Amino acid sequence: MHEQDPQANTYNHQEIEAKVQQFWQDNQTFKAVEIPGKEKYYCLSMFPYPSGRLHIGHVRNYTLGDVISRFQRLNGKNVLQPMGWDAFGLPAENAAIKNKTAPGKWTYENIDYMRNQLKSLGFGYDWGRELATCDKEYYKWEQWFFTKLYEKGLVYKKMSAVNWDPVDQTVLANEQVIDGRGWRSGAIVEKKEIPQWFIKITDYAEELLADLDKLDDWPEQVKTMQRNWIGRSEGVQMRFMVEGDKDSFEIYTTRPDTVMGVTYVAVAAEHPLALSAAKSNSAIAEFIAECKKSGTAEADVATMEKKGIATGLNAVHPITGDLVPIWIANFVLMDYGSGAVMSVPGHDQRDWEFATQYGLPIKQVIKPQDDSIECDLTKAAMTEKGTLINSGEFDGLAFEQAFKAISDRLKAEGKGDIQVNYRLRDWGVSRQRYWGTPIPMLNLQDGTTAPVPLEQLPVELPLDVEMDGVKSPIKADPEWAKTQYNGEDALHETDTFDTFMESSWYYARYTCPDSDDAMLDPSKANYWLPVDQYIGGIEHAILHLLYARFFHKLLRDTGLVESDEPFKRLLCQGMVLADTYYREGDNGGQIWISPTEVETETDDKGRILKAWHIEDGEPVIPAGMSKMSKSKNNGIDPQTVIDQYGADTVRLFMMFTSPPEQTLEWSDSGVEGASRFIKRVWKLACEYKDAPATLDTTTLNSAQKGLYRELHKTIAKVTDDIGRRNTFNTAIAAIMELLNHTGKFNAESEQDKALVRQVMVQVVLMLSPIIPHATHQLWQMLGQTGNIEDAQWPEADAKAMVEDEKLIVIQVNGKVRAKITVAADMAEDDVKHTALNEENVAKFTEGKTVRKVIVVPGKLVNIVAN
RNA sequence: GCCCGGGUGGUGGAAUUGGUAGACACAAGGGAUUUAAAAUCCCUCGUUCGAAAGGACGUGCCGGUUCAAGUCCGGCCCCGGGCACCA
Repeated sequence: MHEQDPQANTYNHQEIEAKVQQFWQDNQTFKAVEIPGKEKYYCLSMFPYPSGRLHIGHVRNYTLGDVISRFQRLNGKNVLQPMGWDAFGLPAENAAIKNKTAPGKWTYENIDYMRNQLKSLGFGYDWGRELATCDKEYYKWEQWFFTKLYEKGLVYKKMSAVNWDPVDQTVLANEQVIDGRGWRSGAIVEKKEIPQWFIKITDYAEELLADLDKLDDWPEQVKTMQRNWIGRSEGVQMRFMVEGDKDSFEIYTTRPDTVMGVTYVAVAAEHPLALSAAKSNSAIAEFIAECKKSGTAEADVATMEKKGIATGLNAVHPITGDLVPIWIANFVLMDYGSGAVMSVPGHDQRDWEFATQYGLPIKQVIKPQDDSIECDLTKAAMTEKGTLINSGEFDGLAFEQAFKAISDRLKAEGKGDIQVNYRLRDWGVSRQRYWGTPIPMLNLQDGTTAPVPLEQLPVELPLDVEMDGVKSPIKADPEWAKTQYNGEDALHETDTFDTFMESSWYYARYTCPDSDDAMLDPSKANYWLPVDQYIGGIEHAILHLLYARFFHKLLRDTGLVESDEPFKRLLCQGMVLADTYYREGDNGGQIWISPTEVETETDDKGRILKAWHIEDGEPVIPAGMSKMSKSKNNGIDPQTVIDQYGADTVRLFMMFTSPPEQTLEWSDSGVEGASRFIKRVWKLACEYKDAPATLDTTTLNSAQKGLYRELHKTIAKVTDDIGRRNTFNTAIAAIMELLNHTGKFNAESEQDKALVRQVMVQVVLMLSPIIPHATHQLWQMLGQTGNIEDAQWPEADAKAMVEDEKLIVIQVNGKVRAKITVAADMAEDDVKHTALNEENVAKFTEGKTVRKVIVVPGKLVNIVAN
């Protein structure tokens, strides 16, 4: 490694990368150890689902993490960068069925393959901390934690809807429901209520919302999405009585000021009132059955045609005592709030549409604040807040006053009160699938449930199973569930956890992956946590990141960690998109075809005119660009590019091609340019490796000073771009510019050569987080002491960056008319004067009066003349 | 439908706090070198008028604020992500 290769002047990526990777492994370069007193830096990239092969999105994610890790290490931090596998999940079951193998075997084989791919990309992971969530040593502690939450009263069981395939007699994931039909059977999917376990995330809603304000280094976009998701609102909960009955039902509204405009109420199809009405009315029973024929996804519910049926019952208005009809509506959700809503068609657009459709009365009770707001209730609802009218004693009140007066009145009469509500719902964690963590609960003979005691954990998932595509193997085998509890027969729960459970605490387990007597070792967990930099796809902005934040607070309240939040700084990389194409299957399902197998013909604007399969030439249907995924079969495999150009080129290209937050539409043109750049760096460094090692910066001539200034300006920019802005593309562009200037610098004297050598040393160092293999080798070649991984990041010299001259842009009425170069310290009046005397400027001010001259020091002069 | 983003040359992108639109690359075209090719090096490269100097137009569309707008404000169009069982 340290002696010089006689053929060192040619860049041979295979040889270099293999050698340097071996060096890292032999020297355990990236093994992380707690060092008290040394500033730690925990850099984490979201772990992958082991789908088989890495795709471009993974390469982007892990290169980002590795660049940041290596940069922080050069800046003197004690860096931890681990890697593992989000190994449970649906695709393993599908692959198992397709390939007639077991999900576990398929998963572990994929892990082995993908681990090698990651190693070949040269990521600086501490592989000693690797974990897979399907290892029983891992999920054992998740099961234990769930039983703790159960003991704390944070876990409960309730009936909840799933997608039911009536032909296959199986529960479907939302992804498996396509246009309302089961993806395999083609049968129309129905909603079915089954008992499921829930964790009370709503108990933490307020804290999850409030603590977003502490996350200064999270993207505003993500915090906004989480705030909206939690959806805190202040409103009024009120009770309506059913006419001639002792029955009553609750509704919640954020617009109590409109209560006098209620002309009907609507309940969900699963609401007890609806069910009892159905008993004596077959039309209602039919309507409810019809409502079941839809998926459970919110998008489906929100976009479906709004339908309803009258129950024939009336409700008593809580203030006026008037009777209003009770309707059943398909858009009211049983899972939201109380499953019933008050309807104010005059001031809510959805209620207005429903009322218009079914001929229900529309009543105006709010007058707009001013005339600019249109209010014609024959055309649309008026949803702005305003002044109350037609509201009896409440007439003339504004929103706030009306809110208070009406809620006070309801409270005084015991019919309602102010209430804070959240859109956030409790987390349903039960899945009726095999490849997941078995839920550690027991069904006892007396019909009650109990958590599995710690000494019986883990509840192990059998690995040697056969998948039939319909029933989970642990549900199909009646023996599996049988166990004992307190000397009596009991049955294990056969549902498994939502895989978001595993990904909600893995970041903590990495700090002590071998802990076998506790979920976490607090001394280690509290040294490394919180994660300093978390990196992953924006598609996880809500669910995964919210669940992980929730879990961290649960861990804290169980005494396992001290911090309130798991991730201090967050970088959300944009998705890598690729084209999608499909063909219709026999039963209406879609068969997705990889874009690598499709050829297209486009018009001059790049729109696809025709698309066909390369092999059979038959047409395929283009379905736009979307996130690379297993299910759409549009993942692009980076392996061929890695093989051809090497890891450094792929890493450089990924970082150069776009800023990390931006969506990236994959195309591989440009890889060539990245490769060329590395070769140029290599060549130039080799040329100057024997130049004098020391440089006297006090005796530089003007050309040398120029290059030296360029170097330090580049150091300043690259440091800021990587450390603060995370804009790796512009950092690389700055280094490219420096290299272009260096290449053109005519190095003749020994001092010239010493300068170029020093520039190259710094270029190599600045590039080392991005292209670590080539730079490791060049560092040695340039005769630097120690390994580049342990070097110190360069510091920009402010004195060297001072410029003697400035380029000033001269505008007349905002249009550029000249550019002048002036001494940096020229007085403002002189700059103005020089600007006005410029020939082209004079031409455009001729015959006009100069009204104003705006000077932006060191940059621009704008002359306003007319 | 709701929430969150994005739209700049042939292409990826740059312009960090309202101050030169197109840095840095890719592709393309031309040239040098070569028996030839690859590689390398040099030049051109938003549209348009012009011999040139220089001018006009130009950041999805329409309108506004400003000495000055890719950037701010209002209204649209299109594309992508999320919507609780893909991960």
